[in-house]
Amino acid sequence: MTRDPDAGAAGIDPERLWLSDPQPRRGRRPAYSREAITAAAVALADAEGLEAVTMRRVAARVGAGVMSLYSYAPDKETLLELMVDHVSGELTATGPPTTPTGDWRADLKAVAHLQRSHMLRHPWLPAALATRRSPGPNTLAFLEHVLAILRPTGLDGASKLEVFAQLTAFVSGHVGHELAQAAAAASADRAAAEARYLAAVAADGQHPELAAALASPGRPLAPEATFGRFLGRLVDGLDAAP
Amino acid sequence: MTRDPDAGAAGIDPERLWLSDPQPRRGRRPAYSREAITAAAVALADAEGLEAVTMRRVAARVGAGVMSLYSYAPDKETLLELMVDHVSGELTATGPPTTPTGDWRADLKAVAHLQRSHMLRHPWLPAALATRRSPGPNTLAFLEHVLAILRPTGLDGASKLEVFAQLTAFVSGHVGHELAQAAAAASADRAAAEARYLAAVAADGQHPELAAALASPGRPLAPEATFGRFLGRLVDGLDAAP
DNA sequence: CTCATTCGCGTACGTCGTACGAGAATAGAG
DNA sequence: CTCTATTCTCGTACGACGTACGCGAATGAG
Repeated sequence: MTRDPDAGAAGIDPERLWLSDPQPRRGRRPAYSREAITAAAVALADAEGLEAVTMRRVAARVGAGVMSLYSYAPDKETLLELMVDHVSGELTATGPPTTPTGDWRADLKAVAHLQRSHMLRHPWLPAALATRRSPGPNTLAFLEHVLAILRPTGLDGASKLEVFAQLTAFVSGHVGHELAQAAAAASADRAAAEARYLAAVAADGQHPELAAALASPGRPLAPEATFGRFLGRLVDGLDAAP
Repeated sequence: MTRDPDAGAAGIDPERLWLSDPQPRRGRRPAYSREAITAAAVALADAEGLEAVTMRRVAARVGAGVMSLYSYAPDKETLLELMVDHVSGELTATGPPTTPTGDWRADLKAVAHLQRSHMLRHPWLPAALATRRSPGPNTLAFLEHVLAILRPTGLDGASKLEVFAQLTAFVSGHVGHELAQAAAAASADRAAAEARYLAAVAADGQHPELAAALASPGRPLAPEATFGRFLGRLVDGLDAAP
């Protein structure tokens, strides 16, 4: 029995993952829990980034042996999935603006801003979302809320789901870029090296537009403002005909 | 001399990377080239996905020893950077619509469609772009073209750069999602499992909006159409006041 | 008690990125 | 030519990773 030669096609059965049945009333009692392990992994990712999340380090954090984790999640990819859904609980827990105001554009923008702050709080989320396979219960609860917001649009089901996916992808992309910018600016010499590089390119005569752009920077605007601007353009007119 | 305790803050000096000086006229002649190695890595990624790109497999493909690669790129992350810029050459090589038509919205949309087909041709690009650090020469040539398109907008330099970043992030996010959908649909039982899972959730009574959305799917629309729709909404009105 | 069942996890394997340094190739100096 | 400084190649090795395997401990059912 060899491995599937077509790489990357693996994945987890969402039914087995999320629709659990805690039936075993025999044998040794579990010493840990999926919750605790997931929370430890999230704490690790929050503190040291996604690449710090290794099975060994997560196990150490919960005080378990490494292989014990595999009783709660079949593999690491699944653990990542659990992490994503775990933090997604914050989206509906703190305050699911349970009442769509009727102005769905405003509601949708508010939701996007909520997602943005959520991702800024968990900077590993954009990267983790890129490989996400299926939505867990918390994600579904959040989706439910967004669908309720979209009700007045009269869009069909598939289009509403598409809007949700696009909105998440947009926020994820924006925050990812925002974080990269922030990281580059955090180290002064790094930012200086980048600036020197671009200046050198602009000075080579081959890039007049770049030179012009660098020469008229405009006043620096807060990331939040940029986000709001693009978001507004994306949301307004979302109900236009295909 | 220990490692920087603040993880993830590493990175490559763009000046050393892109502004090379081929000066050594002494010692052994290089047996390979950065170009050849990068091309081999790209071919590997195109054929088997990004996770197949390991130093060992790239080296095997060019017929070199593993450690020889490190004479051409200081580490794997840099090799990824080189790969991204390598394929970005296609964006301006095949046809840099060198003449902005004057209708910058149409031009921008055309550019986005070009990017989309580019990413579909190299499905690993969305993932690789997420960790990209600094633009190489081919990316800069493409940026130059987009800046030329944006000239009529009268936006300031920083805003134009922002538009470029946002547009790329948007396309990347969309294609990433598109590819995930396609992968899920590729295997019939996988798609069926996903559908069964969502149906089960919709039937639990806790998710009325989801149930409604699944009940009125609408006619399935081509990914290209969805892309065009969202793109249109993003591009139109891009010159609105901050 | 006995025993089937379930969980904890030590050990081990294969793969990864890459540090190190010995040996091969080359160009100038004498 | 030889000698030497320089530059490249790459075998070996190390630590860290994900995880398969299987033994021993804990537990509930009979």
